[in-house]
Amino acid sequence: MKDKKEITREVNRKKIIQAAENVFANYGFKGATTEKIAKQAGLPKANLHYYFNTKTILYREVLEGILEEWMVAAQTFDKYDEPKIALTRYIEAKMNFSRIRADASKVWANEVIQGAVSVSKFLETTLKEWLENRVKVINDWIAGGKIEAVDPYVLFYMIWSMTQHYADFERQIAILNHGKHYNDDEFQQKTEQVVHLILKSVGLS
Amino acid sequence: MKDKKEITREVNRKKIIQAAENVFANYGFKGATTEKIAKQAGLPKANLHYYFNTKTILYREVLEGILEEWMVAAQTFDKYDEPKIALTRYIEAKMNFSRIRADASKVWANEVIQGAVSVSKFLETTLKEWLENRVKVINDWIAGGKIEAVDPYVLFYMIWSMTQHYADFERQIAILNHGKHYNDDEFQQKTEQVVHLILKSVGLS
DNA sequence: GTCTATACGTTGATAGAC
DNA sequence: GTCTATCAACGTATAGAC
Repeated sequence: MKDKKEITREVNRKKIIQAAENVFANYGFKGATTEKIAKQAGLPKANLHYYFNTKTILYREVLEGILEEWMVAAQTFDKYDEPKIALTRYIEAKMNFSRIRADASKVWANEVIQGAVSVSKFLETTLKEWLENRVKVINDWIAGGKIEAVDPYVLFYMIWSMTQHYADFERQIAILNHGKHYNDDEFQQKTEQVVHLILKSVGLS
Repeated sequence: MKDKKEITREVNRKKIIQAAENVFANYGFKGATTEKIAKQAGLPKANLHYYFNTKTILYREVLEGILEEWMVAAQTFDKYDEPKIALTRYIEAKMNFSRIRADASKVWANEVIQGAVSVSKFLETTLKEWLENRVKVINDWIAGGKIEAVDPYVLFYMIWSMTQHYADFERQIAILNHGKHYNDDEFQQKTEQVVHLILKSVGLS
């Protein structure tokens, strides 16, 4: 049973982390000020430092949350045996993530572009392991004649870059789309196109 | 005829801009300090401010140089009538840009992710115009039965995101590649794969 | 737990001698 | 044009009253 203080604590931490993710996404680590984050979370700056001693710690916690969600989306790939279905569901999950968690994607992109200092451990261990195993799956598909012979790494980078582009470069995309962000219908159509192009590139559909 | 001072001026400006591009790429606009840039350019901070009054002005000039180069690479698309050749050469040019101008690509990515405040004019005018005209070309190819019916915007975003990924996410790619950056041969192979996958996705090759 | 006031380090920018 | 010394502004973090 949680007491009142504990609930307050969790609520405030969550508010701060959400605000932080948005500010980090739009200003980068250095450009994000604890003042901006606190204001957006609706509390004084000193309060933020009460919950998260340093800005760096807060940043790390934001990143950790994103990693967890990333791995959840990644599990979609393993839920189906048929290449066409597995790829389709995975791409859809990634596109959905770009749609509803654009800030998370941007924080991640900023971090990796600037050298991945805070997430290199994750990349070296969890992500590398995940990728190596899925590369084997792709190679099995190829050996079984189920998809065309392609470089599995290039295939995954294709999926990641194409889907994440709709989050990270959403501002550019909006400008090129009469200045308006895609609505749900438009985004659905783009998702179908992305799925179609990738499937086709490996000889499916 | 240029005198000595004028030459010194140009040389120093170029040194500063090159250093600035590298520092902006790796630290973002806010994270980049004029001190770091000056040190990397091999001169005192005060000197940097003599050539570029403010950090913002320096940043703008770095961006402008990148835009110009971006447009040069874009011209490759127009040099060939045959879809297969035009797309191949354009993708190769973009991959080459990612290879030799990774910092430029990263500065651009950082800028767009964080709202494209300093390049919105370029996106709204030059880039939008360029894209609209090439979309027409793609639609002509489709109408002429030369390539599969695809959403031209999704096709261009595919080309941009896939190729730029090899610059912007090079750190992640290196980690996933035994911790080593691609050498020239490897990069060449990846380029061929990227070309192949994109061509195949529109029914070519 | 909350919040105001403040200390302290960092950084963009300039003054002024050479 | 170059460079050392310096300053003002800003931003992280904390002290200490409530």
